[in-house]
Amino acid sequence: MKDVKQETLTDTVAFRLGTLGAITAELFAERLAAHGLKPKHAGLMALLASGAAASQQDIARTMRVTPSLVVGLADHLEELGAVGRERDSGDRRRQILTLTDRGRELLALCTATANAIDEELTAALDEPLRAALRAALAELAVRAGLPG
Amino acid sequence: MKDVKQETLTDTVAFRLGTLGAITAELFAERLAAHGLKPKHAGLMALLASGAAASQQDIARTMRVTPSLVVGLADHLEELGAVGRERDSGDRRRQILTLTDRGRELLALCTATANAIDEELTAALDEPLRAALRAALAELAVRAGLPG
DNA sequence: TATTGTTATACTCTATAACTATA
DNA sequence: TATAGTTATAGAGTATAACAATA
Repeated sequence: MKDVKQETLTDTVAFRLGTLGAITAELFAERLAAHGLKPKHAGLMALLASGAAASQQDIARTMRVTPSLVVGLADHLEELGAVGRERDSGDRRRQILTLTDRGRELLALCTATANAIDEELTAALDEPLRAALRAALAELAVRAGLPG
Repeated sequence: MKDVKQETLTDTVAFRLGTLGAITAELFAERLAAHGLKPKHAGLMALLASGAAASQQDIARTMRVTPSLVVGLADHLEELGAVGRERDSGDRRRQILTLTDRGRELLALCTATANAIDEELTAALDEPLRAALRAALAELAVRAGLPG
């Protein structure tokens, strides 16, 4: 049972990840909009919470976006009072972003939103299959070098 | 073991589908570019092959894009000789798109590309987990009303 | 009037390149 | 010179709105 080639494009993992990912991301974005946030804002806050990145360059690399994009994300989160920006005393070119209490609140909201989507999305799966899906996605994320 | 709330955003199915979907779609796009195609062209051809849609309005609805976007996709595929456009004799407002032999060749190329990505992507998964991932994504696709 | 396909336009997201301040 | 952050600009992808042909 190895090398199971899918005969149709739509049956491949690659195609389904792409389409389901787009639909899910859009749904996530719609629900976050009520809180003035977009998925990338949530991802950035999650990154800060995990301690995996702190300076804007670190964040850009980990999120796989350009540093210039991080500027706008951080600006917005700062306006919301979700993050603080502090110059690194050791290297004054760097800015260290830190999550505020408000940021932790907003991140918890984002996580709750994602959990709600999970439940709706996987309602049709029985528990073993749901657990397998989580495990498989977690392994793919690790292999892709994604944080979390 | 019900209602397993993920404590971190990055551990949710929703967030992982979004990020992995984006990465996979980008990889798919890069490899299709060699053949002058983008993922949406591949999706459109797959739709025609499945017989799930034929007119541009049908295609737009099934692909969840606006009809005006289908115009450009069909234009490009027609230029490549991958699809033919014929006015519906019963309703001359409609245009029925049909896959040509060249279109079937190109679709096979796209499918092979997606299969190759599947193998690379799921190389770290053992066979039962890989099968579970396929089954879970298939079920999610059905629930989301996706074709295939 | 309503619908199909089309065109023109605008919007969103993101990257690239040039700039500044620090190193 | 090289790097961190910023700003200005450009490109890709897509939607919305207005239009022509047909129903």
